[in-house]
Amino acid sequence: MKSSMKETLKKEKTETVRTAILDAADSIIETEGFEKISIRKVAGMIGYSPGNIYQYFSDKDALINHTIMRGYMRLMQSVKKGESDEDNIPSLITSRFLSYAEAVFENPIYYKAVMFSGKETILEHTRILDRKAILDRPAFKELIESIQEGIEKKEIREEDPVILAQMLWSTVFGILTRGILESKDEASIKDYIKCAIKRML
Amino acid sequence: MKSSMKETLKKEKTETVRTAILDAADSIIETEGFEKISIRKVAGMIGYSPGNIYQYFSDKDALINHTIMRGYMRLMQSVKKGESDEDNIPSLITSRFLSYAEAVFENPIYYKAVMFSGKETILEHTRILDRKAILDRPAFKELIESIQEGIEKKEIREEDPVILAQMLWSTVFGILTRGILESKDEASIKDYIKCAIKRML
Amino acid sequence: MKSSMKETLKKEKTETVRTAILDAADSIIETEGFEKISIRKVAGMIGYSPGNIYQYFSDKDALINHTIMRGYMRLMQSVKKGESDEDNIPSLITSRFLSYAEAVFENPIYYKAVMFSGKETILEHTRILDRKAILDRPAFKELIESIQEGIEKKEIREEDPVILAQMLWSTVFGILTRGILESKDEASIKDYIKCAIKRML
Amino acid sequence: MKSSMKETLKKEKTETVRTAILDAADSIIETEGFEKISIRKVAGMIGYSPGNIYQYFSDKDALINHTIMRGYMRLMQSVKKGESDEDNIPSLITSRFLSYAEAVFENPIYYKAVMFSGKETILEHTRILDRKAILDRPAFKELIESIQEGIEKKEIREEDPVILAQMLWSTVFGILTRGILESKDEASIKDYIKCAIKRML
DNA sequence: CATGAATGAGGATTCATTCAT
DNA sequence: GATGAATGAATCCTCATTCAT
Repeated sequence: MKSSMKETLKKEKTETVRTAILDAADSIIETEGFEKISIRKVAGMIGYSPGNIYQYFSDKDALINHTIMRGYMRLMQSVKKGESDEDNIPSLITSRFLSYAEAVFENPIYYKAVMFSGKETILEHTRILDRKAILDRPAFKELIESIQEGIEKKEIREEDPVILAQMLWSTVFGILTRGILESKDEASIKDYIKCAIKRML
Repeated sequence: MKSSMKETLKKEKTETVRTAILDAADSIIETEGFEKISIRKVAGMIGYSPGNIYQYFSDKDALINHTIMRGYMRLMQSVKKGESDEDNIPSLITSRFLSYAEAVFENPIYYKAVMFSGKETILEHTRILDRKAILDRPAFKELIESIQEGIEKKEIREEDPVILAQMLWSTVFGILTRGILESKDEASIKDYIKCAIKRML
Repeated sequence: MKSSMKETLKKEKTETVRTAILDAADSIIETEGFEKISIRKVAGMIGYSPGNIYQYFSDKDALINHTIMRGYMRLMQSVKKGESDEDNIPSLITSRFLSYAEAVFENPIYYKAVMFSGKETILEHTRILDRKAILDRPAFKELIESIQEGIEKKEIREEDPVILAQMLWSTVFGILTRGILESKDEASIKDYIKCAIKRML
Repeated sequence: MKSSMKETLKKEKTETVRTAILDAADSIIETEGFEKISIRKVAGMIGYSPGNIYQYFSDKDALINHTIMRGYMRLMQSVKKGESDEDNIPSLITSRFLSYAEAVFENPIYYKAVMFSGKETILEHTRILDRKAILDRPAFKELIESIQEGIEKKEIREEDPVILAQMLWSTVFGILTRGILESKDEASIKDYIKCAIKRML
């Protein structure tokens, strides 16, 4: 009993420190950019010695991957919030992508980092054009189902729903990415997205 | 006469070395990735001392920009080859984008490098969502004109031609980028592009 | 108990290394001159890797400033020794400056380094012609008081004591500096100082 | 005849280039500071290649020495202008030193460079405390003669004229040097000099 | 006289990582 | 768990100088 409590406490502390480390990495990313992360800076920021970071992350790479993934998760969570109840399917799909866009504009750096990454660990979560991979992801599954429904209701022009879903994601990805890189404002990007989806459905 | 020949030879030699440097940079980009270019490595590769690189490029940045731009030019040149004479506008546009895609798949790394870059020097050539900027670029102007014509001929649904052009580019950019990142094969990417353009026009 | 001892030991070791670094810097200054200090050389001298120096000094500048200031402190400490009890004020002042001169001749290089430096960090300690700054420095305050007393006792010709103090310091500085630069011997320099002070008071 | 004319022309051109080089060095000194002179920068400034500088100066050191000496000469020449006809010797001496001070404040960087230099080539012209050396220099000889005259006329207190001259120079050197290093304004420095000379004579 | 390429050394700094303590 | 010293390699860049042309 006692020892398990101890263990629990230990784990909690460990988790706290890990979080602190990731937070520090975050703040570096936001102020200095992504490739400027360094173990030393992270350590300094939380008042730890460089060596000690290796107690929590095996590697600089591990640390970076975790940071990116956390950012990705945050992004995904803020997407969910934007549930809406539109009466027709195209509006529903559009509103979901817009809510996604909003989330992206809250964390553009992470979006870039995640979506531009070619690392296998991250690609697992970001593949769009892989038929098998996307069926495991809830957001994609929902989209595909909506499309199916839309096609049945004749609100969407005929198409393989999976492929249409992939094209929509790619298009939105394309617009968002260009928007971020070219420093466009959120409003106009959302207009492009709305328009593109409308024409595509 | 003689001296002018000499000068020419000199210039040629200089150009040869510059090319060698850029080639070395290229090969680093291809094997290790973009941000791993270093003056030392480049110099080492062509058997020069690091300092000497500065005789040919003022800066690491200059070197990188040149490398990227050279890749971009190569890409653009291979696009031109794909001229075609389709009978209707949508087919014409599609065939042009497909020829673009082919060129991209010959130099995927540069496409990524160029299109993911946030550097102002490069953005000048890559902006999609900036109304003013794109009107300076021939490829864009042609596309816009084609769209206009297509709309007049009722082959394309009504839309602001500039915006439609932007959406097309963004979409194709999105598909190509995901295709490259996710290591998809050229054929299937071209299918996505065909399909996406068809639905969008 | 044990751990505090350990800590003490560690700190001592750290201090030892810092000292070694400063000593190395010193020796470079003495053999090659002031501006020839380099992190690499210092590190090489004590058998360390260059990077490790940054564990002890944040900067090349920091290292140099510390080196200079250590020399300055050494100089100042050797001055204090020369306390004397002369019966009249001019003699007292002269004897103090002579003791100062002796100290300078023990560390001429540092005197030059310190007194020729335009760095703000160092100027803080070396300003002569700044009314406010000098009132913070004990040596100056003592001199000014002595002058005041001397004037009251008619042993010194009337003058603003602060200005007279500044002129004395500047004069002595001038003679010492020229003496060092021109490699004159201590004795003759002291003669010049004695004579100059006598005429000035 | 012809060949001698050619030679003359050649020499003139050579001299022009040398001057251009020195001018470039000057401008670097003034904008970036003394130790930032580099052959490359100088060459670039006058549109020559680095290697070509060695046609005109054997060495970087030679170039620097020449630059310094030219600055020194300029300084000395602007001193001469300040001839004045005061009625008593102390005023005459003071006015000469003040005119010297004015010249120094026109070229503080050179004054510093020249007067802080320990190089033998330069010391030849700057020694103050060497009895033999100074008797070769006109400025010093004039001063000594004036002092002699002043002492005879009882306008100056008894002293070995050479030593008094040396003390005056050292004092003025000290005040000027501190003034430059501490960024004091010309007016107040001149006040100090006036005052110091008055008390010393 | 002039060029400009080339070297080789050196400049400061930063970093991931290891390891004894 | 945590420290901080240490390494060794890497980063970009600058420079004086030489030398074939």
